[in-house]
Formats: sequence, C-alpha cells, structure tokens
Amino acid sequence: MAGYDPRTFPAVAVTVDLVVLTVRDGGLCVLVVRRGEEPYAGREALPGGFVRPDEDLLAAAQRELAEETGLTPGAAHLEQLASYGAPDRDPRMRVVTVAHLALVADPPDPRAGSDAAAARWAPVAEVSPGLAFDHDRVLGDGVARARAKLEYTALAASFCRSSFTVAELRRVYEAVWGRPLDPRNFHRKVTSAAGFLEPTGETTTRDGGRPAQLYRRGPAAALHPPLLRAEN
Amino acid sequence: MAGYDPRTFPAVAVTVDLVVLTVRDGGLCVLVVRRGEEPYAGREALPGGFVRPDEDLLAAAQRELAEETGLTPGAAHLEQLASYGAPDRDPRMRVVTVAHLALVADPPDPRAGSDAAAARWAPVAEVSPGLAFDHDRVLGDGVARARAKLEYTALAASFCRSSFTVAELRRVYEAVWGRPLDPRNFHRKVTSAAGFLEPTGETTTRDGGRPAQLYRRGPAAALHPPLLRAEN
DNA sequence: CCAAAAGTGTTCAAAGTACACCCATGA
DNA sequence: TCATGGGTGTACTTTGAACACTTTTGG
Repeated sequence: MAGYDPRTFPAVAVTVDLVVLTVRDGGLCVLVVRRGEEPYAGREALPGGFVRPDEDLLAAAQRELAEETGLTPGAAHLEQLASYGAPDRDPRMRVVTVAHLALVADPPDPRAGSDAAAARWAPVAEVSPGLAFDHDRVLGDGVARARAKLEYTALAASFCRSSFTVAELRRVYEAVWGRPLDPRNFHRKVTSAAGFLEPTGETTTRDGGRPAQLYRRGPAAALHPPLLRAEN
Repeated sequence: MAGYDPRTFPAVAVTVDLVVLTVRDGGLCVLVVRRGEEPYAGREALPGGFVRPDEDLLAAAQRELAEETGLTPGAAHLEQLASYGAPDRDPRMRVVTVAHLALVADPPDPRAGSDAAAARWAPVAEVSPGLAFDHDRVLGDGVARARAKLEYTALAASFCRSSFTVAELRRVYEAVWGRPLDPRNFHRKVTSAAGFLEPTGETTTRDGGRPAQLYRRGPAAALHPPLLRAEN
C-alpha cells in the first residue's frame, strides 16, 4: 500500500457475484441465471454485476439481490463469502469478483433482473459442475460455508419464514447437511439453546399430527453449545 | 455479471493487504509499516500493494509477504481473509483491497520492503486502534479469524518452528486467546488429536525441568474434537 | 536435595445419543 | 379408531475439568 501512484494503477473491474441459497422440497437450491452472451453463452451462472463507483461491496450485493429476487435489503441473510481474481477467469478482461452468500426463505419466483435473461431456483447438484466462469468453485465455497455456519450460529432460521415450527427448522438442517436428524433430540437441543428461538404462543397443524408450537428467530447470533457434534 | 460491457466498467484499483501475525514474548504481534506519504503520512499501516496484471490474488499476497519478511512462499500459513471496498476508504481513488491473513513462526526481523519505509513487529494492542485507512478493522477481523481457527484447526502449529514442544504450542494458544490453559489437560488433548502432532523422537530441556518430547506438524488440517469448548 | 517442568491417573460433572413413551390433532 | 407428527423422560455413554501424583532433568 505504501508508495503507490494512483495514476499508474493496473485497471481491474470489480464485480459482486451472489450465491443465493434456499431450501425447497427438502433440498438445497441455488439461484442461477442463463447467460445470453459470450463468453459461456447458454450456460448457467451465478447472478452478479458491477460494483458502482460510489457503492460499498455489501451495498452492491444487496442491490443485486434485490434486482434478481425482489427481496428488500434486510429480508435475507447476506454476508461476504470470498474474492476470486485469477487473471484468466474472464476471457474479456481482468475481473475480480467479491462473492457473497445469501440465505433466503420461501423465495418468490425469480424475476428477470434488468439484464438477466432467465433465472431459476435449481438443486445444487443439478447445476454444479457445469456453471460458467469459476462459479462451480464459488458455489462450492458458499455451500461449505453454509454447512459450517449452521453448526455454531442461528443462521438456519434465515431459511425459514418469520414464523416456523421446530420440524421445519429441522428439515432445513437435514437439507443442508444431507442427513436425517433425530426429531426428539433436535427438538430438545434447539429449544434449549438460549436466544435461538422465541415461542410466538401460536400453534399450527400444517405439518399434520399434533399441533406444533410456532417460533420466531431469537436474538442470539451464535449457538451455545453448537449443534451436530457427531450424532451418528 | 450477465451483460456487462468491458469498455465501460468502472475503474477500480485492487490491492492486497496483509495481516501477518506471530507470537513473541507471550503476546500476539502484527507486522506494521510506517507510512512515508500522504494520506496518513507518519501513521502505521498494514503492509500491502497492488495486484499485478497477471497475478492471482493469493500470488500477490505471497509476493508481498516475501517482500516484507523475506519468507519464501509456503514457509508460512497464508489464507484470504476478506475484502474491503468502501468508496471513501482511500481518499485518492477507489481502492478495493483483498486482505490476507498470514501466520508466521520465529520471524526474521522485518526487512524494509521495496517501498516500505520502516517495518516492525508490534503487539496488537499497541498499534490498534490507530492504524491508517480502515486497517484497524482489517486487523480486528484477522485476529478474530485466527482466534476462531485455533479452536478447530491445526493452525496453531504455524506459529511454531518446525520442531516444538507441547508447552511451546500451549503458549501459542495462551497468547492468541489471552488466557491460561491447564498444561496437563492441554497436553492430553493435543497429543490425542489424530494427525495434529508427530513425535520426532528427540527431546529437549530448553524449557527447563524434565526433558520434553519434540513434535512436528502432523497431516491433519482440522481437529477432531476441537480444543477449548469452555475450559473456564 | 530442591525446584521446575513433563507427563499420567482418577474423580466428578456435564453433555450427547438412543429410544421408550405419552399427547393432540385430522380423517 | 387409527395414523401422524409433537413433545418429554430416562438410561447409557462419552467428553471435559480439576487436580493429585509420579517422572526426569538442572542447579
């Protein structure tokens, strides 16, 4: 950083790309757009776009997320994932992308963004490998991050609507981790984790059987103790 | 990403900044350079520099690390930390920096990089807050990452020389976490974590008292089970 | 011998897993 | 009434914290 000359910096384009995940029909799904132009015309890619001159990185990601899904900022969890800048990752020019991870609940059908030809929610295994650019790797990193963070944060609730049952939350964990969990132990763990869930007082029978208590997200960001930890 | 025009991208400079940590005299220290020019002339900052036109992000970080410390690539742990791109973070122009975290053992005295006026190892609390640009935040994020990763990875060994004792490894944990650990339970935990440590067969009395077994890093990257987990 | 640090054994408490069992609803 | 999922109780196992104790060196 010391001693650089602003007049001779190497020209680079900076974009944000989005790994937008949701849980649908018991599986982990990602938002992808079909590319209409070269390079990779016809292939699917993660949504993304340029960072504008007066925009912070997170703000750019929020704007792109809103453009692609119609979600208002704050309605979904959004965090920076990692940056990717291999010199040849885009054949046209040097592009460094700052990837972000978004977790959304109950997603609306994707609306065609200003420049996205066609967007859809696709099961992760269905589109990757096969994405444009280095997006297979970006998606892989995003899924790995989501899996890891479910263990020790309250993030799983970001995949649920504002009011949800313990069983719905459990199905999120099962979808992201790809393995069944014991409903009874899971129930005890999440309801006894301080600040994770707050009962609304209402019940629902939308899952069938005995009415289930409804909860909303609690104030806790981290989970003490973490979930999982083997549960063979 | 879809539909951008390479001829009209917003001009941005991309740099890498380094959070280089080491343990000295029982405390966590960071490599800082004194700035010779505006802005922030005379203030200390994290080392860093431009990403060159044909260089990947990690390669740029490796090059900077070598320039500042003389360490050859691979001699230290180096990973991407996060990117920072607030529009006004550098008053001269739009600069997006991809920060990296490096953990080094037994560091040589910093050598003046090609453009670094003066570099030194400083205790983290001594220089932050007070760093130039947004480097207080970058350093804080780096330290937080290091603290967290010691729990569930074998990274602590990156702070040790190629051959080290359990007590030396414990002092690394104590310095980074800032709290004492029970030597006896610590010994049992790290020696029973599969793949963390490999005995060299040699012993040393450099710590005084009964001779201690010497170890080198094992092949494991992750620790099962993780360390810490309360230990009040 | 004494001090100092390495390393082991043992006890107790806490947490996790497996699973039997009861509850409350819709059909 | 039965099927279905919600929710609780409990026995067993595993893990971790605390700390007494033995070992092996230097001075």
